[in-house]
Amino acid sequence: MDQLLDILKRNQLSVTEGRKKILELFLKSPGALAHADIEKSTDASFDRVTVYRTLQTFVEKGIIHNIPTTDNSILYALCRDNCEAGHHHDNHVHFICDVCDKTICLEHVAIPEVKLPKGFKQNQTDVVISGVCSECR
Amino acid sequence: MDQLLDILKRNQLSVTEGRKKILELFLKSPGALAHADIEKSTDASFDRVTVYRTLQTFVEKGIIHNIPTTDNSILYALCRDNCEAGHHHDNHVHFICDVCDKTICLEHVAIPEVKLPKGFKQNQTDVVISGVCSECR
DNA sequence: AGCAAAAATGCAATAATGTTGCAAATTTTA
DNA sequence: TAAAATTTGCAACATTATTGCATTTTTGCT
Repeated sequence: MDQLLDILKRNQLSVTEGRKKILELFLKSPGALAHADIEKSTDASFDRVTVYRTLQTFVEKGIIHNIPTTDNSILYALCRDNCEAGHHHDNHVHFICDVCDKTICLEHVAIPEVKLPKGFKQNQTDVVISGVCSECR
Repeated sequence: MDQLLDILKRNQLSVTEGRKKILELFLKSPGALAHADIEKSTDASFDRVTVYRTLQTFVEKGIIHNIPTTDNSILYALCRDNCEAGHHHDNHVHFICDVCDKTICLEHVAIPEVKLPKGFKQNQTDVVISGVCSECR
């Protein structure tokens, strides 16, 4: 069965052209995507607003998560594995290349334990490393 | 001697009302600040543009650094210790409280070592943890 | 398949955020 | 203190994000 349909149905979402196309984009792309990337790639076939709303919906359902960045851009990436809404969306490290500017999910680099001071409750941990990626060095 | 003047002079910056006021704000505040926070706290005594440019200058000089966040906001925090422009700006963990929405620099929580795959060169590492802070629990 | 209800989309308007050029004001340098 | 250099504020503009509502599409049911 189609993977796209599967994901959408599993999350009780109506199956629409926009959602299929955007979800497909995430499945195909290796790294993280910015809103702008998505608009470009979908070739202006959807309204900006639809893209915003679709991304928002996907985040709420836990299909994608957003990645912290140092500039003011929002990056989205697929939640691989068994990622549930409201849970840790992420247990891998993100890498931002200073040269090509791409964000890469380092799927196999686990986030280390961090001990917080007394009184702090830990929910989600994001690790973002910048430097030069293996392509650009 | 005045700490503000000292910092500005050391970085070869003209001493102006705006820079003094904004720098003072950073010295006084325990956590990180967003652009909006600064505009509010300075009581609209400066133009938006001035705030933007001042922050930009401070980042370039390595007086402050920006912190990655999951939403689309940029947070700035003072570089404590001996922080040079173009270097690691940061060796501590940042905490964002889901309740009060404040960002806190956990000065005494060191960033753990992360081993990257072959070919990746590490420059700066940011760790952002969200959850509930000690005030809000 | 066909129909009603529910959900999603597109459009328009609006808000929020960030940038640029340039003249006036302030700060530095000598 | 005067000239040079820097910074500021204003205005205009660009980009990015949000909201309401009518129209279209999708779903669930018979």
